[in-house]
Amino acid sequence: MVKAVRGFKDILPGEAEKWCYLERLACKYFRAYSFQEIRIPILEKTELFARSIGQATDIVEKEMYTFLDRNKESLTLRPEATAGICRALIEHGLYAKAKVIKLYTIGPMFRHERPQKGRLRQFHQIDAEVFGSHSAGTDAEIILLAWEILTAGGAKGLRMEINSLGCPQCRPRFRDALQEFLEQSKAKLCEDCQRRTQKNPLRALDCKNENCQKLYEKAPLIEDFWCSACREHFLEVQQYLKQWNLVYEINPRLVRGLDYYVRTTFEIKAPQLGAQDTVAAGGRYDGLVKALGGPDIPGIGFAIGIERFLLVAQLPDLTPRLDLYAIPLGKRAYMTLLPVVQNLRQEGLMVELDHEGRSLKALLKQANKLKAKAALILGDNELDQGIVLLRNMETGRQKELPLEPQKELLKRLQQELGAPCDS
RNA sequence: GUGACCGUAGCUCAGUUGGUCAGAGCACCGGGCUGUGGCCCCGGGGAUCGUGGGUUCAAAUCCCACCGGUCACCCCA
Repeated sequence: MVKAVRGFKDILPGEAEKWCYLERLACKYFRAYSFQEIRIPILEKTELFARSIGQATDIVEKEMYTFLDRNKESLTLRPEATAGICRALIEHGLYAKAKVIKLYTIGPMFRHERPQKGRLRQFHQIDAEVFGSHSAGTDAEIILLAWEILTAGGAKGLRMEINSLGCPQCRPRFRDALQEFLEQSKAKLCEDCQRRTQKNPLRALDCKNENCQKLYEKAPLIEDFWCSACREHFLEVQQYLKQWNLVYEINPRLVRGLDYYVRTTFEIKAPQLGAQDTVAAGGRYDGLVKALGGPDIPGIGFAIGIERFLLVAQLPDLTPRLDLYAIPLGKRAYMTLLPVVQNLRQEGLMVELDHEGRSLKALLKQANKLKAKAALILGDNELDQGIVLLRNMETGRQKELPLEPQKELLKRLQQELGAPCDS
């Protein structure tokens, strides 16, 4: 039989409710922070990602779902959301609508990696971006927002790590110094770090090899290279985070896999997740919009991995409770119940109606399994008496309600069943 | 892309040195209770034992390949 593509997973009933819950939770926070939703395509021209994420990154070099369209144009399933949002911002001139634009989107991303815990080929992100602000206050606010969404989802054991990567004024000097350091200790480095020395020296810093980490204790630190503006900015961010009571650690080795990040960068980790422990990450990318052909406006954002969020989230019981199970015994009863059910559903009650003509016993069993609050039983006996039975499924007590007038019946039913669930 | 472990009903798993080994529990459907659920008892449907080769008189069981899963490397959300 045909199975789902490797690394692409179905989100089944029981699981989907959790997704819906977390997405709504995130939307609630975005609203509170005055973000607007944007929905962008999952397919973009390959060039967009090559130019934004960076040609030399792993994502672009070997992880993208890239193919030729029928007209021979190279297209790519988005591996992240920032590039597409920048594109839309520029293409529609959204930056002209206000000095500061705050956007969010939720949806699937695609990267061709070997699947493992917390890592799929189609995965989902809750993504936020702010354009037009250089202020350190914006950095702090974005970090706080990510943290609050995660903690509101009951995520436990989270750690916030922050760092500043410097800017185009100061980072090159650090890069050179680091590269020189790596060259000197080249013989002792692991294979990967030897490779990184040339290609992406910053990445060597978060190598997991113990020997390498030991060596890097003596490596130059970015903080010794920050220009005064970057130093000032980073201190200011921390000042605000403290005022918000956010507990964080400074990780001088924290770097990012995407080229466009500058200055503030952060990761929220949940160590209990194992190898893929970053639940959310983000940072500032001031030169990106310009590099993509837009005006020179700054940006900062983050992404939360929904699958990883779900692994650490503590959710309330989300199993749906049926308000009413309508049980018709015979065609005449069925016909009578149709408009009743229709009406109750229009009022927002969750109502199940049997179309299969199964036995009363079987249907009560079913109602019990679906955790119905009540069952509405109608058979020939009741029809002849002009009544219907409302059975409370918890107590087993039954009430006789007059069938006519229907308006009265509906009113009684709504009284008995209470207000519909909001969800 | 590399490595380790794994792959038997929808789910969780038994299956002894290859020889009634195609099983159990849960779930599902029905009956006991001809119109009253949750407990109990009984019965039923449902599996080309991941796929394809090979060894053998005989393979779920041994060998090879492929596919898939899990975890780790790598990378990252």
